[in-house]
Amino acid sequence: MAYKTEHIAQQLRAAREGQKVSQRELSARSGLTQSHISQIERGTMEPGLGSLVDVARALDLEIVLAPKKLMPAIRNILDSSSTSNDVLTSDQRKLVARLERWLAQFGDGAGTRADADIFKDSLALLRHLPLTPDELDMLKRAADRLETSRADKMSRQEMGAIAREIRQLRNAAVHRDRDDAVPRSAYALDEEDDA
Amino acid sequence: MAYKTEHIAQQLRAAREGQKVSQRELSARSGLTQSHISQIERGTMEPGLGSLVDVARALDLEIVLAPKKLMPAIRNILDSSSTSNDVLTSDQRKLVARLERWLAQFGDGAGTRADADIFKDSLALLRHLPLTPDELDMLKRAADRLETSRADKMSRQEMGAIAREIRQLRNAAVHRDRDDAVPRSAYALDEEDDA
DNA sequence: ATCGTTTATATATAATCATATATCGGCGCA
DNA sequence: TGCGCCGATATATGATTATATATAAACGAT
Repeated sequence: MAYKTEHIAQQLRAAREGQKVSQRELSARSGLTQSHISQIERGTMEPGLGSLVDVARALDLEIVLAPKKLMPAIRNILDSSSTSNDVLTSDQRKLVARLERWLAQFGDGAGTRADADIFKDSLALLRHLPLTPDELDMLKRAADRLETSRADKMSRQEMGAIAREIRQLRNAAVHRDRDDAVPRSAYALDEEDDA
Repeated sequence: MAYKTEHIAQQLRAAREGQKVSQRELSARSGLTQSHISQIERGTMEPGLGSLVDVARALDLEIVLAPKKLMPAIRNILDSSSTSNDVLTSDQRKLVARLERWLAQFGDGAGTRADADIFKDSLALLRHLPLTPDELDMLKRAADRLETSRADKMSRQEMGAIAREIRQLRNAAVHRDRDDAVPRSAYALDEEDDA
């Protein structure tokens, strides 16, 4: 549908889920309806600017128009705070990257569009939310299954099964309570400050 | 009508007039109709997000969603180019360039990857934000330390220390209030370096 | 299997957006 | 002054699209 605004929609969903608020809650805070939010996040339609600012404000985000030449500097600032609360193991990061590469390359032809969407959305979230070691292992096996069967054509059924499996991992990661479970990664990015 | 999005519309008009392009020209570049642009700028209606990104791109602007807490830092960057295109002293420019060359050449082997990333990101920002003379001096000493020890292998610890030191300079520059600070290059740090 | 919660899907209404036309302001000229 | 022209911006009127209301489906948990 709309490719131009897709990354914005994804940012919104990431921010909402990162703050652990439901679409209903966000609906209450922003004044939009829940169904509207759903469609925006799924990219089935493009929001109006008014809706966008409402949702953004409800998520403590602001919309800024920046000259392109300043984008590297701005990206630095945005990244600097996002990396600080990134708790993923490098294993998970690599695995997700592997799956995203696979999806970019073979995803279009492999299964139904709905399955591909499920797949992509799930991965987008697994970029940010940690899995347990067991779950990581499941993810790895799924990746292996995909890659070994990529030469011959993969059946739609199998593709769908894997997509749903990965969505289950996504759901597990989303609904886990962050404070207790997180595997606590190898390195600690210490001390980010502000003054 | 729409007060939430009015400042965005004003920004668009300001950008267009600043670049001395007519609504017709912008219409051609963006794909929107001239009448549409007129209404957007006058605020008689709120554009859809798609229209906004089209117009923005045609004006070399980009839409970013930024956490509110990072807005001061981002405002610093945005202001830095609008007030005067370059507020950096040539000393700072040269120094940053020197450090970037060093990093490109020796950075990979010198320390941990995390430290190298910190280093690189910090430098990227210091390309755009001014330092005080004292801070510049600290930066210069850091550069000297790096370059004198580049022949023998530098210890990971020392590399990390320097990376963190430079990040502190970065943070100071990012979070500084622009109005009171930056005494405007009283001294010249004499520099023998060039490229 | 069922409940409670979260997210996705119909349908009616209100909005944007494109096409076409009108207004405003300036400049030359009789 | 008044007329005609021109570039730029603003204003009507139908097609297309977003949005709200109401309903269904998916999921985890008990």
